[in-house]
Amino acid sequence: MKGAKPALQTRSQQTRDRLVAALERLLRDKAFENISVAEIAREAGVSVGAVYTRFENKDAFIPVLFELYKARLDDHKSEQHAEAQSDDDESLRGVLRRTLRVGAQFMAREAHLMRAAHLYAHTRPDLIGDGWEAISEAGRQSVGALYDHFASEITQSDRTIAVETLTYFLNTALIEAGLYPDLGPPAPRGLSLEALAEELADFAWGYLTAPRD
Amino acid sequence: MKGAKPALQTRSQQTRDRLVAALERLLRDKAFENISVAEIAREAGVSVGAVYTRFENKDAFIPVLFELYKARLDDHKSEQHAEAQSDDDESLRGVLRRTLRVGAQFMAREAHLMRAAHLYAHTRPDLIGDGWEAISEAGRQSVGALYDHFASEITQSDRTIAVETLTYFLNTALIEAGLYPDLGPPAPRGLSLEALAEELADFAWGYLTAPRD
Amino acid sequence: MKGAKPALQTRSQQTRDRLVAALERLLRDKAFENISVAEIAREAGVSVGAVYTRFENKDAFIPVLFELYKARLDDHKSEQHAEAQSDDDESLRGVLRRTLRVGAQFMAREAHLMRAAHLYAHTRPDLIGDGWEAISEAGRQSVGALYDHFASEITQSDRTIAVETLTYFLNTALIEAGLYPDLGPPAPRGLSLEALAEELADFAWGYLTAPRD
Amino acid sequence: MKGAKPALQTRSQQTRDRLVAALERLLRDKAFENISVAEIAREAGVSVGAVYTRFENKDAFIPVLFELYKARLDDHKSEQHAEAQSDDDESLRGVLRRTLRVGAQFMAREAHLMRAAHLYAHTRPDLIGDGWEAISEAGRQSVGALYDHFASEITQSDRTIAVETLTYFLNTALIEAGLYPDLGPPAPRGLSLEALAEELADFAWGYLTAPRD
DNA sequence: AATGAATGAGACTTCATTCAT
DNA sequence: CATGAATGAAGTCTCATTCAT
Repeated sequence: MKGAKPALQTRSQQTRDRLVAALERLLRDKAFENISVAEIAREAGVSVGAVYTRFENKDAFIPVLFELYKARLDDHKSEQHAEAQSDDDESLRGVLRRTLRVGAQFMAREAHLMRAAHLYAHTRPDLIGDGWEAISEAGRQSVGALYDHFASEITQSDRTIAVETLTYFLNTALIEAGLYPDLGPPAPRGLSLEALAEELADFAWGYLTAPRD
Repeated sequence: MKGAKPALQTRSQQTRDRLVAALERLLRDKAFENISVAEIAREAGVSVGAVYTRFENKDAFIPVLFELYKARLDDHKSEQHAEAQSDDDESLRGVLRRTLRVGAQFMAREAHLMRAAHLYAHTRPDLIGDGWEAISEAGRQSVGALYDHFASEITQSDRTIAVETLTYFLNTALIEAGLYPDLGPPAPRGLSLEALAEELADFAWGYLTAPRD
Repeated sequence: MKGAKPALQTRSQQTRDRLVAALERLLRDKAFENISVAEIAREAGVSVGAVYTRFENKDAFIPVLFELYKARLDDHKSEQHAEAQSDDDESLRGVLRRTLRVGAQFMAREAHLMRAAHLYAHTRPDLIGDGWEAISEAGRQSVGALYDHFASEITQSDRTIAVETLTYFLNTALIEAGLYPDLGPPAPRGLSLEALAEELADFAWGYLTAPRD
Repeated sequence: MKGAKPALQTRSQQTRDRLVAALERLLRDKAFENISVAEIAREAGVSVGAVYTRFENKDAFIPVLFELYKARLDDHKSEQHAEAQSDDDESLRGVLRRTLRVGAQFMAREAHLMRAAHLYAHTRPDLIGDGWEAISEAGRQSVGALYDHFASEITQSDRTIAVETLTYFLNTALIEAGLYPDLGPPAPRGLSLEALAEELADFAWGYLTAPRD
């Protein structure tokens, strides 16, 4: 965790938590660049100086946000698991639909964090390190498992390509619609995010099961 | 074109063009917010004041960038048309593949403009006006025509939903991979942008032609 | 007239007149410092460059405004003369009242010019030259004549002091109330400018005719 | 006090005092609009940023100047009181003379503050609030008391009008001569400010005691 | 002469960061 | 450690003036 300073005392840890919570609150309203350090401090109810005893500089918040994002993602996975009736008697199409549906819910809830995580993963990869890669790899694993579980049903025979493409699809399909809800095109007209999610699930299903020649 | 001032003289048109060209050049390296007005002026070889003779303020560049983006998009469509062998003897799958392939090329070339257009369409819709909506609508039209042309082949029977979803998909499928080339996940590993494009075409094809019960 | 360039052609004279008229119009709304050269040009319907062929720089407008003010003052004097029934059969008190009453009317009408003339007479005496002095001297002459005409009635025996003080009084008594109508204290409450003028006339009358010991 | 920020530390109070003192010094030489924030900071020996730690923006200095002016005015009143031999055995004429004399001294000393206070009371009433009104009201009270104390001597029978007019007169009579010392007409020639003050006192005295018919 | 685009100094303001208390 | 005042670089924008057409 670059730039974040170790918290040796309980009080420090409290300050740190307050700051992160404050920042997360502010992120729902505006982008990180438009939030000043003073603003974060005020929202957290601490002084500006206190920020710099916990964080080397403003950029040091970014990895923390990323961690937070990852934590929420883990919570999300448990949730997804919970919704699954039983891993075995579910169809491929059902799993895909559930995956995208729950993904849509996650986005609606954590859009502010995803926005930040996405943006900085792209623009400041130095700050994120390989955290992004770890998330991706986990995704690949899951998708690989899915592929293997439904291998008999799947017509797409190159496993590597299928896994890679499907992972990409599941990770990105809803970004535009989810991250900027009610904000203009290319958001689909007349479809709720959930409805869109279900349709997109069929994209993946069609891809995996289309008859090949 | 909000905030852009009329250019009555040849010279002023030149200055304007230089400024826009300079900005476009700079956008390949960094985001609009991180480019100062002085920087644009320097790159264009004019004074800071000259910027404000042509543009009401810094924000007034944004609609212009959007126009530029639209113009490039039009060029792109001609190109796509040119690549089509003959509209009639092409399969649905072929059309989808070509569409995504050419889209990928476009993105690779105009990523800097798309980045800006996307970002500000989301964060400053007031500056873009309904330009975005126009682009989307044109997309819907094309997709609608495609649907009708291949109606017999398509199993997805709700035309409205199909068109809406497919439009969304075509507009966004490549954004992550295309806008931030070589920048971290969720970019697929081991697949070129073009290869990814071809695979994603099969997502759309699978969706449209999957056997229904 | 410092800084004003000679107008050799009819067209130039026209341009000049338009500029001055435009400036006078703008002065009713805001102070000279807050009016840009471009604004004057626009209001006059000429180009910025044209301003600089008629005026050496922005400051060169000030003497012209002053001239305009003097011209209006002359008009005012004729008016005052016209209102006098007949110079001879009027009482001292009547003359003073009329003087202040007409002065108040003048101010209500030409406040914008007086504001400018006053301000720059104070802050930029270099630009006004001795124009102010000329106005004052004319005032002294009139007041001197008044003193002589009503000498028998006047108890204030030092003519020099009386003339100097009365001139000062007549020139300044209404400035605060007149130049910034309806703008806060020290404007008197409940008295119209005209009513105040009449009362102040009695200040002068009392001064001149008070019984001395 | 609009725009002024609370000073929680001794140091910040010091900075604030330095800034105000610096501004007051600069005001003796030029008008507020012609003094830049950087100039104030330099004169005060602090950084530009420090100005904005104490004041929301440049305009926020104006109410402070006004407060300063009011404070000086209070000092002045004590002074006036001190100069009074004994409130009872003084004549009306004597009180008026003393009032104007001490007023003239005050102006000579605090002209720079009065200039600013006057100017902004007129042009930016929003910044001054009702501070000006308070000053005026205090003036009315004093003048009212004066009227009542010398009621038997005064021939001007409408108390309201007399008080209102006299207040206006006392507040403005010396402004022109006092605020812009040695600056051009309409300043009286050959009379010192103090001499002028004494004469003007007789204007008021004549007004109040002139025989009525 | 007129036009209006170009110039560039300078104004106000913000804000990440440092540091005395 | 916490506080919040101080720092100063950098950003956006204005505007009197110049100058090519």
